[in-house]
Amino acid sequence: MEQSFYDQVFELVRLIPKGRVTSYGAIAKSLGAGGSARMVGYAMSNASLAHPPIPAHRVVNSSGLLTGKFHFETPDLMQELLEKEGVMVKGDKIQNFKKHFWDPLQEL
DNA sequence: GGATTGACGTGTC
DNA sequence: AGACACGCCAATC
Repeated sequence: MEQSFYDQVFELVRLIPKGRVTSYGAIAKSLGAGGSARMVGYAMSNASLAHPPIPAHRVVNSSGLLTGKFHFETPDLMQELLEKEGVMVKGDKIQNFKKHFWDPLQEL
C-alpha cells in the first residue's frame, strides 16, 4: 500500500510536540506539497478514523484559528485540549500563536 | 476520467 | 476589521 498524502500528514501531525501547534500550510510545505494546505485539512477529516489517535487539535490554520474544532467529538474539545497543554485559546483563536508555533521544517 | 470537494492561504475591497 | 474572491492540488464520486 502506498502511503498516500494523508498518511504522511498523519505521521507528521503525530510528531507535533505537546503544547505546540502548527498550521496546515506548514505541514503541506514540509511534505513538499507546497500550497496543498487544503489537502492537509482534508486528510484530517479521516484523522478520526486513523488507528493511532492524532492530535489534530495541535493543527490550526495560519491565523491560529481553531477552524476544525467542529470536526471533533465536541466543538469545545479542541480548545480544552489545547489549554490543557498550556496553550491559551480565546475566541477560537490561539493566543501567542507564534510563540507556540512549531515549524516541521525548522524542527526536523 | 471529468467534476466535485475541502479542518487552507493570500490578496483585495 | 470583516467579508469576499481566487488559486492549489490530491482524494473521492
